[in-house]
Amino acid sequence: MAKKSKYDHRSIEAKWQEAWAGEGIYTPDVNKAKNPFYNLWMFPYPSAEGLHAGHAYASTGSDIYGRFMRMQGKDVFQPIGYDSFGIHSENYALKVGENPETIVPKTSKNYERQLKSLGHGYDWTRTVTTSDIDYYVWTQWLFVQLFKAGLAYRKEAKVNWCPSCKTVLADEQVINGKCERCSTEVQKKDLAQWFFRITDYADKLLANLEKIDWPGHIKLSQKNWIGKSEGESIRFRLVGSSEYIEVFTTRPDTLYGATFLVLSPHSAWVGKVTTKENMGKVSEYVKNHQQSAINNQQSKLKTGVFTGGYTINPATGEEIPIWVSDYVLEGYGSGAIMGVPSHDERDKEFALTHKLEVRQIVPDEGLWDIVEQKDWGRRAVSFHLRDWLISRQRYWGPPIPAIYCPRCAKEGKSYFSEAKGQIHADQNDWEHTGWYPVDENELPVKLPHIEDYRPVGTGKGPLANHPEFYETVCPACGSKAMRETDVSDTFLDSSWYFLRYPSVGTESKLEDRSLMLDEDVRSGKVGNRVSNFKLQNPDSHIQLPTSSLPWDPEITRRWLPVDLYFGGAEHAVLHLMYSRFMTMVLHDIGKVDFEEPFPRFFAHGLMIKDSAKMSKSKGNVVNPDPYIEKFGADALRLYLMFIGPMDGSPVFRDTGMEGMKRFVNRLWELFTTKPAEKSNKEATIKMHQTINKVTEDIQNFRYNVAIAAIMEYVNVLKENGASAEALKNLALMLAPFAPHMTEEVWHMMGNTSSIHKASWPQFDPDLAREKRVVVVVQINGKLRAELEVNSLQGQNQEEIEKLSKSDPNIVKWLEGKKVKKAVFVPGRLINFVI
RNA sequence: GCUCUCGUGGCGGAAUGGUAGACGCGCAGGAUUUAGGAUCCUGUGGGAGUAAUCCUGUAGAGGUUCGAAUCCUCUCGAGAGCACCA
Repeated sequence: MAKKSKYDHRSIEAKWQEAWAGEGIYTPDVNKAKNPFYNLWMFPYPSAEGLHAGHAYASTGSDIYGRFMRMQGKDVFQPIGYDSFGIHSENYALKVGENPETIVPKTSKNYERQLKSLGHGYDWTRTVTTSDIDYYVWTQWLFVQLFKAGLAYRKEAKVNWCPSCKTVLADEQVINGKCERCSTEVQKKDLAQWFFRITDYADKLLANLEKIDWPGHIKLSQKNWIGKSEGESIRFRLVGSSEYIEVFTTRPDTLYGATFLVLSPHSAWVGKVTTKENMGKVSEYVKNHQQSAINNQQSKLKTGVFTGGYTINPATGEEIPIWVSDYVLEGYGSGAIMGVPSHDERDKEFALTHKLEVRQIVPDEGLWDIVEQKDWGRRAVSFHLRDWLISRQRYWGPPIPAIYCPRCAKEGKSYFSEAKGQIHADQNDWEHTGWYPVDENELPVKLPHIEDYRPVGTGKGPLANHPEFYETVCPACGSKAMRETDVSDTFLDSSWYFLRYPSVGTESKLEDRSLMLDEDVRSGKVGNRVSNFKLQNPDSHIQLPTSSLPWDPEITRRWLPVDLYFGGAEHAVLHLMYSRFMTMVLHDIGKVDFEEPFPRFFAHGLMIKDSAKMSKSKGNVVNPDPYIEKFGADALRLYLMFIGPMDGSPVFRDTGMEGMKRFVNRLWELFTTKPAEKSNKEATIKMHQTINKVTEDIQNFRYNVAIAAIMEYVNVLKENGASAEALKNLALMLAPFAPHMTEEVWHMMGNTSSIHKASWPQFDPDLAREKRVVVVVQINGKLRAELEVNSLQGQNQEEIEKLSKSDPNIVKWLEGKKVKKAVFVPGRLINFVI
């Protein structure tokens, strides 16, 4: 026989990638699909370095599931896009000194090339790029919806400030006191910022965790981050005043032991309770704690200062001193605590340091009710979760679509003084006076092209230096007004992208409009003025009808929520929490009909290289391109899926890659050998066992085990000969893992349509049954012999006992011993207890 | 400090109460080759033995069970998350 040609992955992979795109086999009919399955992978941000092996690993895991579901008869929609707006993209642009605007198209193009070269089945007709104007117009629209619903508010607060990124950060984006992006130590700064009222949804975010199919550890992270504590809010009357300080406690049962009260240095009460004599040292203490970041370390001594003021413990009626200390957090509870040194370690430390009274008491559960009955306080819950700070003092993001009118502010007017919609109950704590959302008809607020896009570090964004951007007119009174010059958090862009995908391309009006804007910008004539001056130009033909939604309601009903979300665990309390919140809000304001965006989520592990997590900052990234070139995408996919469980931490090694290439070559050899005339019995049994195992394993994301089972099957076929049917089913089972080679052999087998639209092989349990089985014989749980019997005999205890006792080995072991008991597991084992 | 997860050959890992180490990498021996590479075959947890076979073994100690890598308790080690949350 002539020497067979080697598998040429380069030409075959390129050929099919082109064919798939031409046939559109990964593009479902979004309007009519009968069995929709929305298979989503967390979209990447297109860094200039391109995809690394960790991305290839994760995206392949998602792709395999999508291909499997397609072969199960589902109309799979598997989209891809780029999270290209935001600080991560901008930081790179700053590093290389190029405007992010010009970098994003280049980097996303490179990503597209890489993702295609891996053979993923994405619907390339519906991509999303968060920095595109026809996307961020809707991100701005979302802000307006939240504003109108009373869920967006502006407030002066002590916020996390990254001195390197020169912007504020949300609590979730501060990791161990450091910036999530650049690991610089975060400072505290007083700034007026926009917040989303995610705390309103704390209870729902927590309760709904019960309803969703997510890995336990991700749910737990969210639960801990929400951090619900149930307790009581107890009122302590100030001595010589009718005012009360409220204190949150989870231990009202220890109220009798409260011998002092402690305020956070930032508490508004400090000024009110401090006596003249103590004012000096108190203000000095407070001043020293203005600058301190997050809060002070636990190990530090508990510093503090007496205010001179006293309050009354409602239970004992005694006057107790009021202190100030930085171990009390301003942002949690009411920023004040009751000090119970006998039952709280921290209070004890504080009391001992400052020689305060420690009173031994017996906790009394009855106090929970007594507090309420005597009106000392009420039941209360407190959360660790804080409102989501969305302002960023940067350039590369959607300008927050809000307008401040000094004249309205002077007159005490705001959007809510005119609005008919409901106003949030706690509106008192916002500083919304003078503020209006940009009218929906006036969106987008175009991010202008500017040269000085570098962050300035003054607490304002670069747009604040551009009057041509921020000068506008008040939507209410028409007088001169100013736009917000901060942009929004990148996590706002990604909090809704999954809603957009299925509807991409369905609103022609929107597309026309964005083309128009791009034209304007490119010509340099109009720039951002298109949106800025629309107010003065009501005839503008590029208005958006108010009835428009960023998603088509019919299509959304068909495809959402997402059937399977595949992504990394690092977003447990970031993207995954924000997206849940956003979806709940959209549900409550009637824009979508579900509360949970991702009822099923799978968290893949992080790839390890040189005993460290693969990341650009560690400098240990592996670019998949040379591996695809040398071994082929199929071999790389198989390798990545085989190295370990999908939720583990796979270690990238070159040697394993070569082994997988060998397997691919062996497969090709098998597929290109003339099939055996007759099917072999053993091979048929193995085939059905393999179908069963691989099907179950893929469903459970146990791809490494599925591939091992396929390898075993291949070994059996090599030994016993492979029939045409055996090869056909082998190709089908391999198709999700090695889409190119299986497509090639599928066509070689005479098929004219794609293997990826073929049906998954059927498992027949009768044909999978072994004719002979091995029954293990144990003595006191130890393996002493094996009996090979036919499967019928294996079910019969009497027969197995009889056979065991005639086995010379067992005879030896049972000699002179009395069998007390025999445990029989049909078809598996018998255990004699002696 | 608290919470959670995990400890299995030289390596990645199978086995989730029933034959520990599937499958692969690596390694060793052999075949083929002028040689190397590639490919194929055989072996491969440790120990004893020519061998059949036996002993031992899933971080360590104890427990439950006819039977434990798997369940329970403690100890040690690694990782992750939260971190003065009242």
